[in-house]
Amino acid sequence: MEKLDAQPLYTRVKRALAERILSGIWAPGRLLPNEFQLAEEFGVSQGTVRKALDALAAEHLVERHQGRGTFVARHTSDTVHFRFFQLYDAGGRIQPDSRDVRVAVADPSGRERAALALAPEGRVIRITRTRTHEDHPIIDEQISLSEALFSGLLERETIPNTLYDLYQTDFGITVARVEENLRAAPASEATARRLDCPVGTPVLAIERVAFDYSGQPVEWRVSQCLTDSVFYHSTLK
Amino acid sequence: MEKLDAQPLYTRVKRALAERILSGIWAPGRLLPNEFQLAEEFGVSQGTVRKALDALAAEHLVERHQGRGTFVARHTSDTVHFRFFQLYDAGGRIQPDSRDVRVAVADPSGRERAALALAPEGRVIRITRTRTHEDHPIIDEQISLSEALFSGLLERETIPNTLYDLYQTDFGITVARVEENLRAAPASEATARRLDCPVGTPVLAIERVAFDYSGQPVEWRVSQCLTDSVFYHSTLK
DNA sequence: AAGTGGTCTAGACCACTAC
DNA sequence: TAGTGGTCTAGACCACTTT
Repeated sequence: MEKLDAQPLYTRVKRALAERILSGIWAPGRLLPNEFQLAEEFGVSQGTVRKALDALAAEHLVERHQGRGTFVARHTSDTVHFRFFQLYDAGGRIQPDSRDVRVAVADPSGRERAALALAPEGRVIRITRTRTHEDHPIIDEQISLSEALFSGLLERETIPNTLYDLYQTDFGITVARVEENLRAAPASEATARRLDCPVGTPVLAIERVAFDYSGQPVEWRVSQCLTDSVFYHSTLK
Repeated sequence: MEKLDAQPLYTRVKRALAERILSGIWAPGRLLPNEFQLAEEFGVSQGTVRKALDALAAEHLVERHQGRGTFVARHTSDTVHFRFFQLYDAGGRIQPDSRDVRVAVADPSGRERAALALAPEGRVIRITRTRTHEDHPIIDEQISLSEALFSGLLERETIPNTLYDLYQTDFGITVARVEENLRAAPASEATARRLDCPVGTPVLAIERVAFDYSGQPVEWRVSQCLTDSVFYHSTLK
């Protein structure tokens, strides 16, 4: 390892490993060399490699399994749902279905341009769908993606319920963090039609921006939710 | 250290230290013995003590400062506000003021009894107040506390804006975790009166239960928020 | 039985804070 | 200058998984 970086050794090892993962040299699911092999490669002790790997595991970049090894983290619909989906009913996290899915390309609105940090000539892919829980419509959802990052999405015949594993598998984009802003708002005419409720009904408006590991915004999503039978849950520690 | 507990050494050290802090033997703000002194006391190595202290720091039970030492964590209005308050405006986290504060003792409702896990004969202290931001009422707040835990609160002349540092300082109760459930709802007649808005206006209803380190619920709070100029922010990683 | 990550030790040196 | 936590090493042994 080169020195004089004024940062701890394990930080430099961590960054070197993160680079291999984020660049795709090590693909999701891949087994990493063991701690001693990495220690030898970087010219540090095994304890230093361990600290770097533990930090990467805390950021969900790798998964460690005693007796098996350390693997590049792979997004599955379950793990993503558990990390990033916060709507519950009395029985726990809900798994809504989708209907009336539409996909289209459009020139971005000002908010889309800002949220996705689009280039001046960039266009967006918009996915709109109504999500149902126990056959009742509860979420009116609009998702905006940069066309530059997700070209090819339009040609798909079907859009799965959970998108983030698709982003990783088909587009090489791994969501690392989401920021959500919540407000109460009256249902618009369009939302009321899709949710089969009166115009003006209070809905929970969730604005979400999803970021990849480099901090670049990759998805903007607005969900209008009826909260008669579900609620948004948050734990603060 | 006694053995045969089938748990790692550092876990046992951590629990022993946590017990001293939670029981009050080591009060908030107190300087702990250094790592080598603790290692000698427990008959383990310094590295094991370090791992225990790092885990306690991650749970906000202690604070570590290079060159100064390790201290029992002390709640201040700032740290608590930063950890547990999620309402923002365009400029960042807001710090609402309070008005029309009322404190009273009452027999608990069924929901209060359930949320606070009250004993059959237990009563509650209710604090109601209207919270303002830039002189506009934005939150209609009701807080319920077990009278058994907070006796003496009624005699106070004033109730501060941030309560959790008061809980720790005056009642020995440290909030470790809060769980919040959010819904959109129409403003009730009472809420509309206090927030100076029409009945039925969509408000963000935040139901919060706060827990201490042992997992016991210590506070139940319902906030009805107008979200014209503020929003609830959540980051998921 | 072989290989992996998890725990634990003993000791060295560095970076920061206080006196 | 003394004392603290932070980093790093080298090595031992344990617990778990796979073959």
